Amino acid sequence: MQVSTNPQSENSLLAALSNSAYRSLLPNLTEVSLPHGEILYKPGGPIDHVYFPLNSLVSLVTIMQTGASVEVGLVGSDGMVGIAALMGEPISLDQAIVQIADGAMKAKLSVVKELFLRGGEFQDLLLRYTRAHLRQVAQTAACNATHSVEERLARWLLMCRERVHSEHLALTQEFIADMLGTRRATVSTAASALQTEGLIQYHRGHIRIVDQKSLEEFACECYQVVRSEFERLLGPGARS
Amino acid sequence: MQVSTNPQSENSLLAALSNSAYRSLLPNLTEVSLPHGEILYKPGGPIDHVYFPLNSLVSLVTIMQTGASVEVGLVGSDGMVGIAALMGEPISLDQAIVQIADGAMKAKLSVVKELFLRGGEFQDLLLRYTRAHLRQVAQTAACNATHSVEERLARWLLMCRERVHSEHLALTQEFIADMLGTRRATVSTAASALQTEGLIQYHRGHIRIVDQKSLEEFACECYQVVRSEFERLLGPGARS
DNA sequence: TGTTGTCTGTACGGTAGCTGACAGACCCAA
DNA sequence: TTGGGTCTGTCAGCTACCGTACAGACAACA
Repeated sequence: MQVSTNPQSENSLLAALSNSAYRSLLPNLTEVSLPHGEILYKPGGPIDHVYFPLNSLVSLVTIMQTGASVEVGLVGSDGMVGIAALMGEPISLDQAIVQIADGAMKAKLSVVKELFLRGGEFQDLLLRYTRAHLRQVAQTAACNATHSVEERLARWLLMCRERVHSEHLALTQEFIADMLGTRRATVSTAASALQTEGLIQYHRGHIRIVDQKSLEEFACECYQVVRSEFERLLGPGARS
Repeated sequence: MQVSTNPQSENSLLAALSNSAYRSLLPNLTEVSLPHGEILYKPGGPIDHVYFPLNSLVSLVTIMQTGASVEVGLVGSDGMVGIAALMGEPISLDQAIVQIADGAMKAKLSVVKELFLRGGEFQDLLLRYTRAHLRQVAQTAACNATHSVEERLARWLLMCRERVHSEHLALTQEFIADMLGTRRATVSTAASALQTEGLIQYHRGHIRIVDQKSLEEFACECYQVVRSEFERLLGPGARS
């Protein structure tokens, strides 16, 4: 059982650290503001810093040769952007783009990597997060192969909501289409259907989830699967 | 530069270990034979052992509520089955099923985990493999969202070929359909198209790749992307 | 107040893949 | 040789989504 953690941080990973681990990391953290659309890593570009989002939301996007793009990861206050750089070369194959603007704690990769390689509590925490992230990506792969755009949209909105702690999301259909790997026109009809059902309301780049529960029922199972995996690995009482 | 490795092992990870690391692992390894269709981990079941395939091939499959199944990972002589168990609870959400029968080196999870937690060379190697695996899963997610079944079939056959070191693959269309998350009838037409183009030959559960190069050109980019990521992270000269 | 850019609704033909089903071809065992 | 099980080809109707396009609605700014 973890006793002295840091409930003061809005980022779950930072909050889960013991006071001593948090103190050793704190001097290396800078609070920054992430504006919508900012590219943190380019495909093939270097990873110099990692980010612990507060109420911001960052998408990891794979960009295909044709220019098509598909989201393969979603990082909010529950995680860290740049986890892959701890496991090999500090180069990102995905694009990391800020989806919803807000603050984040930024740290030099070298510092975090050194702390990680020391083992112990911090390593255990980041490995657990890696595994939860891996489940999210795997579930996305399966979801993309079998579920409809409507289901996937519902799921995706729920994931965003959970990570930014707000029913209000500033997102255009164009952007969402890029994340789901589909056409804007398809998102338009899917979103319209959800609105007609009374699950969401939206208007020119602003979406509001009005019936969370029904939206969960409408969405595919993938939302709950990923959610419970995060809870199992990183929730209260999870740490060894 | 790594000097004293073990070219004698047919598994890349084991072969990449230094002699001393290999020696400390060896007494804990048992060579086993993996028959086609054997389930190594059930969804939600425990992970007690890990496996280093020799020329066998193991698929990690996510099974949906509807019963539909989709492959989210493919492990052959280039990797280890059970990597997720090093990063949290020893429970698998995916099914691990033997796709192509052959040998594998089997080890108790507890032994491998202890060695992993010691840090150093072994940890570095497995973290690099984790990252390469993560790339494979992410690329699969993007691929499933955007590429046609024909392209994905070509890609998948190439990945199998590479991992078992043989142009001959014992696979039925039914099985392939489960891996791609599509219908058997769809696989039938796709495979038929590839055969007509002279890229493959098949007959009742036996597929032979007859024109590797053209098949690579036909397949989507995802094959090369994953391939070069494995090489970058685990190929010769990659280790720090 | 008007202009411009952004966001959204919707329409069209076209196609890949689903759903379900059946029949033929092959293999193995009796 | 024969029968049953497995693997594959194919068909017909259907749906989701693509690809592309255009127009209307709104917001911001001059």
